[in-house]
Amino acid sequence: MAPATATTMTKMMPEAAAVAATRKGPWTEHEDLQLVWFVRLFGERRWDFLAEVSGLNRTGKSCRLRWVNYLHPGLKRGRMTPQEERLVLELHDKWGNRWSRIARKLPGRTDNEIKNYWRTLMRKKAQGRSGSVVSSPPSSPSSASSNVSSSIDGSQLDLTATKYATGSNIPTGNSLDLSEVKGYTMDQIWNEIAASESVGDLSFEDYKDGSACIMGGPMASPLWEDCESLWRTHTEDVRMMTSMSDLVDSNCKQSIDSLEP
DNA sequence: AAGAACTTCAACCGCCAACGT
DNA sequence: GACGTTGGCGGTTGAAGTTCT
Repeated sequence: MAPATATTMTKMMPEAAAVAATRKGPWTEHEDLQLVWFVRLFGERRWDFLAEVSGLNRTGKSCRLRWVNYLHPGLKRGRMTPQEERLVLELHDKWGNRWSRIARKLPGRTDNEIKNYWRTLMRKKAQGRSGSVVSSPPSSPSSASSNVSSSIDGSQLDLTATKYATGSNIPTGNSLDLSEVKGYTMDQIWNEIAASESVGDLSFEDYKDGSACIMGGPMASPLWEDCESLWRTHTEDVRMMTSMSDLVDSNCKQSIDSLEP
């Protein structure tokens, strides 16, 4: 169900919306935009509330995960650098599967990303392909012929990393494709949001580059301070914010429309 | 060209700790 | 102290993309 529909449902028949099945599966670019808007407004906390008022029909957990693993402006995209790979190995040696702890030592990388990397590495190891991604290249070129192998060979790594770095996502991941299919990237989405910014004093660029919202820390937004008291009157707040979600919804639509080729 | 095999990674689930009431 | 809620964490799954045959 599209978020707009969910929003409308919440307004028209709250009971039905309440019992409607929570949406699962891949996020649409529209949902992404909507989530970004609401995180922008309220900061990275109270995810259940945020999920409710945004009309996304997602769980708070799902919203948080999407934000942390994909939408957060501080995230790096693309393959890990050899330095990062080495660090992951070192830290895993030290701490074991404490992915979030390891992730804190790699700015811009998520625990999920590191976990996936490690899992891939271990699978390759189990198959006897490469003892260590960092210490030795794949034993058999044919077995690692994929351009996304774990080899530290610079040219192979650059092939994907540079594409991500330039904002031209390669179509590999599920959600990455959602924007790729449509012909625009998350960078473009962020730019569009910045361009259409009309709420609050904080520049969206400030937020995007992390100066207004440090990764892993609370959002130091003046707007948040203003809204702090609102959290305590949850029910009324939901009612008020639900109407706001309509406004955001139309803003999101405009952003998407302006991105259409 | 087509299908199989492989790889990547987003997203879900369950558990648990922290916090508030 | 008991209980409920929220959010964080680690494990796992499956869809989609890529490469191989």
